[in-house]
Amino acid sequence: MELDNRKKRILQAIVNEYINTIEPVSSNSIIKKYNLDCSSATVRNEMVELEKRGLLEKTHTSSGRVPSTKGYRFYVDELLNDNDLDINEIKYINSRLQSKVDEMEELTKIATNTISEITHYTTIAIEPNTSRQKIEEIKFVLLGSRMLMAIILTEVGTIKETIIKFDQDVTQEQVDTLSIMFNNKLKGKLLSTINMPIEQYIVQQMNYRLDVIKPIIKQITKVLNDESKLYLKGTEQALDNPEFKSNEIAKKFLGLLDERNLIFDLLDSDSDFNVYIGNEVSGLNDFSLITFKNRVAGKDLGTIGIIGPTRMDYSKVISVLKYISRELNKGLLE
Amino acid sequence: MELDNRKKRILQAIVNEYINTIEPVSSNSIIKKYNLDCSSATVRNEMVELEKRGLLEKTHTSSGRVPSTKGYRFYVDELLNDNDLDINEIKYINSRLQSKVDEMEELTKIATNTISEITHYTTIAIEPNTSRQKIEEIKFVLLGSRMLMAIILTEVGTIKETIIKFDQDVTQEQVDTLSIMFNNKLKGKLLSTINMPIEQYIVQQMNYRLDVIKPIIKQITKVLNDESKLYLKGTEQALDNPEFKSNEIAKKFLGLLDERNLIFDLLDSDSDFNVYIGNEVSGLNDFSLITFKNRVAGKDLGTIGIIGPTRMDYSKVISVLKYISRELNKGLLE
DNA sequence: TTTAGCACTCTTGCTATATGACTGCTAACT
DNA sequence: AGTTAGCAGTCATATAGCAAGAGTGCTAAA
Repeated sequence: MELDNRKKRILQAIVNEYINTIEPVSSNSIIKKYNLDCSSATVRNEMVELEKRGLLEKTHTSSGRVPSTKGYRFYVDELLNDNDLDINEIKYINSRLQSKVDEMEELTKIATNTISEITHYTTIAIEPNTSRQKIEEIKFVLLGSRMLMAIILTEVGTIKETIIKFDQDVTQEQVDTLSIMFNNKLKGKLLSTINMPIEQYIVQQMNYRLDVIKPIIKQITKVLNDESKLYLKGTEQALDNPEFKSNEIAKKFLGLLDERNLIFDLLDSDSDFNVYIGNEVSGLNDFSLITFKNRVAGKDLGTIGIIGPTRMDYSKVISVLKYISRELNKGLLE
Repeated sequence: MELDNRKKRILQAIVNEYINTIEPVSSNSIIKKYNLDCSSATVRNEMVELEKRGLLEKTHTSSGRVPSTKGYRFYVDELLNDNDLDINEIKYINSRLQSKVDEMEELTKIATNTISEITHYTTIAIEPNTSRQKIEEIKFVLLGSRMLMAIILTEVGTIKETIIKFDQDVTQEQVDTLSIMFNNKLKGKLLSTINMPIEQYIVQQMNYRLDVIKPIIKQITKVLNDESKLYLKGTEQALDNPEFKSNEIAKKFLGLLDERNLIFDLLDSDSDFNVYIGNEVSGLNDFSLITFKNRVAGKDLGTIGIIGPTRMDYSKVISVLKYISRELNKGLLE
């Protein structure tokens, strides 16, 4: 979509103003504030034009204008200032990210919390999708006589473990054999490889009892297909945003957070950076989701996403995300 | 507190009525409905008496009565019907509890979900407090050259595991030695025993390098002191309850759920069954919490709690809890 | 192409008023 | 003595009407 310069400035002014005030924006209110150098009548004429193109909407005949989804989209793609951080915010972020941590997970939590604190929106972190990772090794540890712990190490260093229970006693020799079998077959393979065909292979090759193999495969596939762990921060805080004064919308929001599948699908994308605005995605409705790959010193730690109302402060949020993303990837840990 | 029969009936009527309508209860509205066999004037006279004793409150001079915390307490202790389930509810609960499950945890989740569905309140399950359990065995598994997984088995069969990272390589021999050391020292001890003194003991006894022991102890104590895992269901559903029309109260509620410490403290009690009503407990404010020990076939799986507004339907909730608790303990798994 | 001016629309806040739901009290009744 | 009818008084709630104000769209002039 092509817009002349003045239209762009007016659209930008309206989105900014609406984000700050959450009230329909009138032609008069923005001319001085955004130095538009024309009269309110001119702004009004431009507004009808912008409305015709679907970038603005009205709540009633004599009301001011509100950005439409398409309007936000244009704003995010073309008009955004993605360096909208003041010195105090930068200082705060830095101080938080420099906390001493033992594990990467800790750092992810800190980043998530920090984002939620600065933006006042709900922030979600998920681990990388394991099924795309390759298996480095599987270890089996006998616990008592009828329980086995399987520990799966991937090439990127993720560790998954699960407990397997048997109806009958299992010996250490059996476990050793199992270990050799599984590792022979699975080393270097994708985690998603672990499924039923292996069962047959092992039974064939080793003439091993099916009732021992079955629970192992079952449990391992279960763990791998489990939803990734999820860390969520700022639900309560999000309710401070004025759109949640209506209990209806608050419920919708909590429903969205509960409905994990949609969020997982959206977060689990390959691209580094994504903005989903309102009804662009069915199910997201009145909310927007911004995601970025959580990479610390080059290592993929999953994805972090921020959910807020469609009228969220995109400039601020995207600025915060880009800054934090960059800082994390610099490798503060090293 | 002693109350004559009629006062009891009137209090019961008021609590029931208020729970159902969430509106101040007038003298006139209950006489026919609860067959009180007297006039509204008489009921009014009794009401002033009940108010004097602190069991009822008024919202303004000419309003109906609302139960006070003390009123709810009396109701719960003396007037409650704890067998308030209809045949369909019982059928539904049974069908849910008879689901096939591989693990006890699964059953806890099902029970939690079922409670939330039937009562429409938020339900929380926590695992038993591990620090009171005795250690059966500790296993160490070397993962790569600088990582160790410690697996702690307790006498009741709980399994906790944690990953320990080192700055330098660790050999299998070292791990074997560690294993012997830790098991010698800790077998049969309470999990809470694992803390700093052991560090000194091991260094002394085995002349073992402190920089190897330290991270192990640190990580193990961390895992043991970690909040127990928590399973929470029905937050969104809870917001259906009319008191949450006010966004203020909804925020308070979500704040309460976020403030895990209070809930953990209340859930982590020794008694089988507890009812905490509103401001009886500081911090609980406008909400009530009902807890019961989650025992499946005699085995302690932690505690389950239901949180709702003070005017929650105690009869229903307590009936559901008692029934489910009894069914679980019967040992459906066997 | 821009802008001043004006009629028209719609929201918002305020006030006044009527209505109805309670209670508490008094006096009569059983 | 306990119970009840009746009534005055209190308070919340709903409604209507009105005035003010904020915006827009349109027209005509600059």
